[in-house]
Amino acid sequence: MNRNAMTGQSVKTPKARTMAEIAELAGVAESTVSRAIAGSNRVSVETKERILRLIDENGYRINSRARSLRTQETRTIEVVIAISETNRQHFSDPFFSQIISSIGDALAESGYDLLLSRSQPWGEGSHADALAVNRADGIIIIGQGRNPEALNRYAEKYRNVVVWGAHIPGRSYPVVGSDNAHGGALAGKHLLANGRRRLVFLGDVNHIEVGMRHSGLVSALTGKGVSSGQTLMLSMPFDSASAYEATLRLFQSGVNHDAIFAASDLMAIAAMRALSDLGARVPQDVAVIGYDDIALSSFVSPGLTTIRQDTMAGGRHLVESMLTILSGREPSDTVLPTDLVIRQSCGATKS
Amino acid sequence: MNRNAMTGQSVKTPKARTMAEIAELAGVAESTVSRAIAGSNRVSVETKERILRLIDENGYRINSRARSLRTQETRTIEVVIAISETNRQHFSDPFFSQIISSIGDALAESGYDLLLSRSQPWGEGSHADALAVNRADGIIIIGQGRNPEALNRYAEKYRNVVVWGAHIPGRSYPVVGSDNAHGGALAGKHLLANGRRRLVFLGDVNHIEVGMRHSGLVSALTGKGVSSGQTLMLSMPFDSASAYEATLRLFQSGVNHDAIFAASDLMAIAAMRALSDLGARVPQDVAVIGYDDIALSSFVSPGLTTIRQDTMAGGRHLVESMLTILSGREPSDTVLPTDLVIRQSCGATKS
DNA sequence: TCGGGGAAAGCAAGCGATTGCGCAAGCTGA
DNA sequence: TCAGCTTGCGCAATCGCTTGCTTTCCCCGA
Repeated sequence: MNRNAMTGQSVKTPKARTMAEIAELAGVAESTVSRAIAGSNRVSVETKERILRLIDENGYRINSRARSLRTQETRTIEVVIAISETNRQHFSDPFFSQIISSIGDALAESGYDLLLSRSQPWGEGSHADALAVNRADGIIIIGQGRNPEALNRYAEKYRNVVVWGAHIPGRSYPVVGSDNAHGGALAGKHLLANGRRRLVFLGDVNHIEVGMRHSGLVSALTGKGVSSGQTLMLSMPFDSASAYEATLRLFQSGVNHDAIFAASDLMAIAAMRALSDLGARVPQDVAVIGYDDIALSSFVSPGLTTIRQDTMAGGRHLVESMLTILSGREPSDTVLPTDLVIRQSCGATKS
Repeated sequence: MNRNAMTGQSVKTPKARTMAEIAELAGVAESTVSRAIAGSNRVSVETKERILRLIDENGYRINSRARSLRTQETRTIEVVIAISETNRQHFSDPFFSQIISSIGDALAESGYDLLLSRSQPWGEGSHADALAVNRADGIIIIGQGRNPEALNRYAEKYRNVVVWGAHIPGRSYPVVGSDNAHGGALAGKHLLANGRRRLVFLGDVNHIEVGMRHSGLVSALTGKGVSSGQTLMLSMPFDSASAYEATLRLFQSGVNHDAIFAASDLMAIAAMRALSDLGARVPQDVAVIGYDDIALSSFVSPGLTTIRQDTMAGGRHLVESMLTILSGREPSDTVLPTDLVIRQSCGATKS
C-alpha cells in the first residue's frame, strides 16, 4: 500500500464530510452551499467559486441518502435477475449481460442508477419480503422464473414493477418480451425447409418462455408431415454443461435425429461441441439452431444459426415502461419481434 | 394492463407509506414500530405481531434512505467497469459477468447491495467529479483503463477504492489482480513446447494488463531460439470483431505464423473462426491460446487452450479488501495465480 | 433624506428513520 | 403498604440536505 508512507499520514482523509463543514469553511450558511452546488443564480459568482473550490480541495461529496430523503427520489432502479438454482442459467450468460448492459445505458441516459440484485424479493421469504428495504424507485425483473404466481402477487402488492418475460394472461405487471412462440415457429420452419424431420428440443419447458418456444416449434411442425413422435423434447436446466452431456448421451445411444433446437445459444454451442466430439458433422449430419443471438454466435465455427432477440431494444423498452410508471402514466406491454439469423449451422439454404 | 379493471381501483396502492402511519394504525409510537421491525425484545410479543401484520397488510417497506441517513451506513458498494470506447471490450464479455457475479455473491453474503455503474467518476469531467454524489460506502473498480494516472488521483482523493487490475508501482489503492506476466509466460512456454516458433500476439498492449501479458510472452521466448522478429504483435481493441478481421487479414496476406496468443478468450474464439474460414486447421496449422478461461471455452470446438484467471476468487478478494478498508484496517494487495488450461487448440502435448 | 426594489445570503422546517433516556404500570419481597 | 425492579412503550433529538420565506445590505430615484 502506498498511502504516503513518507509522512505517515493518509493523504486520503477528506477534511470535510458534510455540507455544514463546507459552509463553515466558506463562512456561509449551509443553504448557500446547497445552492452553489445546484448552480442556483441566487448565489454570487464569487461565492459560488469559492465554495466549489473548497468542495474540490476537501474531496467533499454530497450524501445521496440525505439528498434523496429530502427530495423524495432515489433516482435508482433495482434490476433483479430471476435465476433459480434448479434453473441453472448462469448469470454470466451473455444474454443477461447484454440486457443489463442496455438497461444500464438507458437508465444512465435518464440519470438513474442501477442497483443490481440477485435475490428475489417475491420469493418464499415472505417475512423478509414484508420488511424488504425500499431502496429504489422501481424494480425491473428479468425473467418470471419458475414461480410466476408469487411474482404476480408481489407485483400486485407493490407498484413500479416491470418484467422481462412472457406475456402471461392475467398477470398484474407490464411485460417486455419477445415473441417466443413465433421464434420457436421460425426455428421449426427453418429446420423443415432444410429437410430436417427428426428434431430434438433442448431446454426447460417449465420455464415459461422456453415452453412457448417449444410450443411454437411444435405448432410449426404439425401438418407438415412430421409426426409428433419424431420430435424429442429433452427437458434440462439452462446451462452449457447440461446441454453438452444430454447431447452426448442422446447421440451416443444411437438415435438418428438430424436437428437440435436449443433454448439458448450457449446451449446450442455446447451441443455442437458434443456432436463434434462424437464425430458428427454440423450441419451435414445434424443441424443446430440456437436462441438469443449472442455476439459470440457469429464467431463460433460453424456460425450458429439462431433466433435473435433484440436485447438492446428490450432494455430500452423496460426502462421506458418504468419511467412511464414513475411519471404516473399507464405503461403498455411490448412484444419484440424475433428474427431468424441464418449462418452455417443448419446448412445455408434460406427458408 | 390488469390493474383490477373490474373495480377500477388499483389494488396496488399501499395504505401506509411511512413508519408513522403504521404506528398510527397500530396505536403505538414510531419508536415501537422501529423496535418491532428490528426485533427488539423491548416490545411485547403481541404488539410486535400486530405491527408486523399491519406492515404486511399495508405493503409497507422501510425507507432505506432515511434509515441509512440515521445509521450512517448505506450498505452499498458501487462497482464500476472501466470500459473506454477505444478499448471496446464489451460489457457482455463473460469475463466481466463472471467477476461481477462473484462480487455480487460476496457482497450479498455480507449484506451489501451492489450499485452497478458504467461511468468513470475519475474521468475527465473533473467538475462533475467534485460534485459527484456519494452514494455508496465504497467503490470497486474493474480495470485500470487507459488512464491509470487519473484513477490514481481519484483514489488519492477518496478513500474506499479497490481495483481489479495490474499491480502498478506507485499506485494509491489496493489491487486484486492476476499475475499477467506469468500468464503470458505460461502461454509462451506452452506454444514453444508444442513446437511453435512464429507467434502472433493479439491485443491492445496499451491496456496495462494486456501489456504485461505480452511482455510475459516475450520474456518466455527470449533465449529459446526464437528471434524477436518472428513474433508479431498486433495491437487492437478488445473485441471479437477486431480479432476476427485482424486474423483474417493477417493470414490472407500469406504470412506463415503458426500460433496465436489472444488477450482474451473471446478474441481467441473469433481468431479460430477466422482461421477456419480461411481453411486453416486448428491446431495442426495454427495453434490458438486464449486468456481468461470463460465457461464457454471448453464448449467451443476445438476446446480452447487458455490461461485461466480465477475470477471467482478475484471477486471474493475484492470484496474482502473493501470490507477491510471499511472496518478501518489496512487492506493488502492480492496476486491471483494464473494457470494453463490445456484443451485442444494448441495440440494436446503437455508442456 | 428616505423609501422602494433587487441581489445575496440566512433561518428553520422537514424528509423518515433510530435510539438514549424517561416514565408508567405491574410485580415482587420485606 | 411500599421501595425497587422489570417490562413496555413514548419523547424528542438527530442524521445531512433542500427550499420557502425572511432578512440584510446596497443602490437608486424622488
